Amino acid sequence: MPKKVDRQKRRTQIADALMRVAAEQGLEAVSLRHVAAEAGVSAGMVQHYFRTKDEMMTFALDVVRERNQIRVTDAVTHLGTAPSPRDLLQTIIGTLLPLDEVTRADGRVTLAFLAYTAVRPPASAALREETEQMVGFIAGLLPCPDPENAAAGLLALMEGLGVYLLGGQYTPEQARGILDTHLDRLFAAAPEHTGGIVSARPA
Amino acid sequence: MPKKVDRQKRRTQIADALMRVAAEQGLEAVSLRHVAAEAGVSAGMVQHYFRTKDEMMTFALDVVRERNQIRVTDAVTHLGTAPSPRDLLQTIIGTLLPLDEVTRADGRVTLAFLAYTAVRPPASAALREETEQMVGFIAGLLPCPDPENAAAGLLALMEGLGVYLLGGQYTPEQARGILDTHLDRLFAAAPEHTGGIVSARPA
DNA sequence: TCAATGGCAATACAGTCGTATCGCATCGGG
DNA sequence: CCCGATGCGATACGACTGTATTGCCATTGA
Repeated sequence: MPKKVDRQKRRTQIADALMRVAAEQGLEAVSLRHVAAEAGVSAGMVQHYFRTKDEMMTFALDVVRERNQIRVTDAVTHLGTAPSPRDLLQTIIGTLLPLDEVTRADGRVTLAFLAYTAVRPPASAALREETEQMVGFIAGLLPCPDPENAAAGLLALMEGLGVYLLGGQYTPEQARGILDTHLDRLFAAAPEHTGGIVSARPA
Repeated sequence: MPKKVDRQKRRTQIADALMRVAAEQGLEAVSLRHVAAEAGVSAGMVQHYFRTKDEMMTFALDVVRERNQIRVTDAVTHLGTAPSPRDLLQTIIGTLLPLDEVTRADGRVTLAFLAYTAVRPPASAALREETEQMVGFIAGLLPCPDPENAAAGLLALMEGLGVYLLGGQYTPEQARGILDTHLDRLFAAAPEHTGGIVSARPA
């Protein structure tokens, strides 16, 4: 066997180029040749590492998800030991929101893939699982009654903030303020234990 | 002058076909020929009514926005006179959420356009204005301190619920429950006047 | 050293894209 | 009546798409 190259690494490089193109010009500008040019390689090479465009797309989608996961765990570990649930949530969500230009680029890619998977149901299975995990994790941090409900709501709020941040409807300061207020509400509902004084109807 | 046709009507028909294509196969499947076929007209005719594809896209985008506006005002007027703010909000948001197959199709189109405008900043100006209006309107219905903040949060929550509904992460029942709980929190904060018992920090 | 195999580039191909242009009806005002 | 503007279909064109195929080069095991 001749030369051995790190196949996975090359594929990731190409996926990175794809994400750059998608972030700047949208997913419909993603073609083999564009991605190859952005990656600084030949079109034939892209074809060599991904037999089909769909394979490349799926791989890139996985990379995006993986990156987000890593971002979250990184943020959590950097937070030190035993942070308060409130700080933990604020950090995690702050990490996931497109608040600076770097995360905005990622956000645009994620949004593009969101629209992409919306018309390709099979591709969204992993997304569903990821959300489910996230809801479970966040629910464990919330002192509200029906923490699953509150967790899902918090996640939805985050997603919506992300969308509006990308669209320029909200400023980063606004988004942070909204998130703060919401967390205040969630944690004020039951400061000590899981039994609230508000919300007579649990669901 | 010969034959006079209702230009606006024809354009709307074509835009409808575009939205059907976008809802089923995504925005990248939208081409003059596809749209023409879906509309049951010749490709030349589409070209006759929209000199460029971008013009067609922009028009369709406006139609989508307009439809949503109409849907809201319709729902509001059907609600009778002097509804409670809470019912009003529930109805409006319930109308905007992709809860059944019809509104899901619209949601997919909206999501596609969201990603579309995310990489075309000039096209999102109208979106910004629409959101601003909406925030102002909703803020007037909320009894919280800092109603603008709460309104923006509610809107973001709605958007996020929409995204997760489309992705299949949340079921319609879940989404309704989350919305309910959130409204409970917002209205429980100050049952009578604009001064809450929870949330010590207004912003 | 040499055959062979994997890495990669180049090209070919059929199809679709957006746009421009032509051609022909059809109907209204002079 | 008929001239010309308008509605609309058909076709042409160059650019670009994803995929398949071909062939060279470098490296490596025998």
